[in-house]
Amino acid sequence: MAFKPMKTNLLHMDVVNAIISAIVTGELKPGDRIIEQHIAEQMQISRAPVREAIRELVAQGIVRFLPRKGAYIVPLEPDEIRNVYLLRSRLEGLAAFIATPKLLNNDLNMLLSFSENMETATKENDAKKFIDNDLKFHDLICQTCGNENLQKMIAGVRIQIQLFMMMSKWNLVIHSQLTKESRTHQPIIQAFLKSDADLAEQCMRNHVISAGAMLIEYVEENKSNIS
Amino acid sequence: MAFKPMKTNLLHMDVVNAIISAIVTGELKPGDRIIEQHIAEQMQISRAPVREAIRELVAQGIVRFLPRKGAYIVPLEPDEIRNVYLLRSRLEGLAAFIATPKLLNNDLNMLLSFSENMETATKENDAKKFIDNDLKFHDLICQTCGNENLQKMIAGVRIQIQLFMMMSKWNLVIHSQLTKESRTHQPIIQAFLKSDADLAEQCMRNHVISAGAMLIEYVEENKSNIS
DNA sequence: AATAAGTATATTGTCGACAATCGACATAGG
DNA sequence: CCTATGTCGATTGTCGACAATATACTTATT
Repeated sequence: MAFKPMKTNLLHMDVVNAIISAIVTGELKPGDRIIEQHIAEQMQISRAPVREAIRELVAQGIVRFLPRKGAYIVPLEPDEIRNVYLLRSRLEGLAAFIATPKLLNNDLNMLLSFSENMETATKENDAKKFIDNDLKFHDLICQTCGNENLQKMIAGVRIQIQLFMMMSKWNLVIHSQLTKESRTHQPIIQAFLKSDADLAEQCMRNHVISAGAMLIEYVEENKSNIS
Repeated sequence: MAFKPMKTNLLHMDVVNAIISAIVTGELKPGDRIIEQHIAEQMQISRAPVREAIRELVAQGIVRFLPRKGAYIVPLEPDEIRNVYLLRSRLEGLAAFIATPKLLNNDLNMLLSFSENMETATKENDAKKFIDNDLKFHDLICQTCGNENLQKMIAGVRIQIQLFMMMSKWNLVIHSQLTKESRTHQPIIQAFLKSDADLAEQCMRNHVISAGAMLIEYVEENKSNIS
C-alpha cells in the first residue's frame, strides 16, 4: 500500500485539530472563550471554516455556544463531568443490553482476555496496557450492538471524557485506581455469560459511573491546581 | 406580562424548523438528499444559515453528512424502530433521573394537570388533546434536566419516532391505546413526588418502552400495507 | 460493445464584506 | 451619588461570489 488515501484537506478539520491540541496543551483552558476572527487570523484563513469547526466541537460536546454571544470551552465543573458520565453510563449500558444476545463465544473469549490483560496490567502498574485493553473491551461491546446511531453517540461522549481527563491533567497511574476500575469489569462478563441483558446493562452502568466517580473526586481535590 | 421575551430571530432556526416539518409531513423522505442552494432559494435566504441548520440537524442525529458529497436525511429501516425506542427510553429515563431533584412544586402541579388532561382526553377520545399534553409532559421533564446535549439527542430521537409513525400511517385514536398509554404516566409522577430518581428513571423507561411496543405491534401487523 | 478519457454541470468549500447585536464605557439628568 | 440614555468597539449573523470537487454525460479508442 504505497499510495494511501489522501487526507481530506478540509480546512475546518485542521481547525478542529488545532483547537483540540490547544486544549490539550493548556493553551485554551476550560471556560475560555473562542473568538472566530482571532483563530481565523492566526491560521490565516477566513471565518467560515472556523465556524464549521466550532459547530463540530459543539456537536461533540467539547464547546458550548450561546447565540449572538459566542463559543467557549466547556468549563471543568464537577457537574459537567457528572452529566457526561451519566450519559455515557446509559448509552454504554444500552449497548451492553443490545449486545448481550449477539455476543458469540469468540467475543466472550476476547472480552475475557482483555479483562485478564487489565488484571496483569494492574499488577505491573502499566497504565498504557490497561487503557488499551479497557478501550478494546468497551469497543467490542459497542460494535457488537450494531446500532450506528448509538455507536456515534458513544464515540462522541468518549472524546468528551478524554478531553476532561486531559484538561484536569488526570493520568491513570495510581495502583488503587486501576484495581478499582478492573474490579467492576468482572460482573459485566458474568452477566454476558448468563445471557442476562438487564443485568449486563446494570453492571455496565455501575462500571462507568464508578469510573466517573474517580475522575470527579480527583477534580474536586485538585480544584485549585487546575487553572 | 405584556412584554414576553422576543423570539431569537435567527434564520438558521427557521430553517431547522422548516426542514423538520418537511420531514414530518413527508415532503422530505428518509434517504433524501438536502441541497443547500435549493433550500436557500426556496426560503429566499443565503446558504450560510442553511449550512448552520444542517449542522444542527446532524447533531440531532436526523441528518447525515459526507464531506464534499452533501447531507441527506437519515434512512430509516423499519426494523430499527425497536432500537430507536430503546434509545429514547434510556435518554428520557436519564432526563427523568436528573430532573427529579430539580422539579419544583409548580412543575409537579403542571405535570399533574397534563396528566389529568390526558385522562379526560382519553375519555373524550380526543387524540390531539392527548398528544399535546403528552408532549408537554415529556418536554417539561426534559427541559428541567438542564442538560443541553441530552435535550438535543432526545429531540432527534423524537423526530425519528414521528417519522416511523408517519411511515406506518399510525394514528393514536383507538381508545384502548390512549388508556394504556396514560396509565403508565402515573407511576412517573408518583416517583417524582417521592423524590426517588432511580424509580423515576425506571418508570420513564417502562413508559417509553410500552408506548413503543404499541407502535411496533401495529407495524408488525400491517407490515404488508406499509409503503 | 465495453472501457477509458475528457467535458460539462451541479454542489459543496472558502472567502471577504457588510449588517445586526452585544457589552462596556461615557454622559446627562435627577 | 445613582439611574437612565447614548455612543463606540468588538463579535457574531448573513450575504453574494468564486474556487475546488464530485457526478453525470459525452466522446474516443480498442
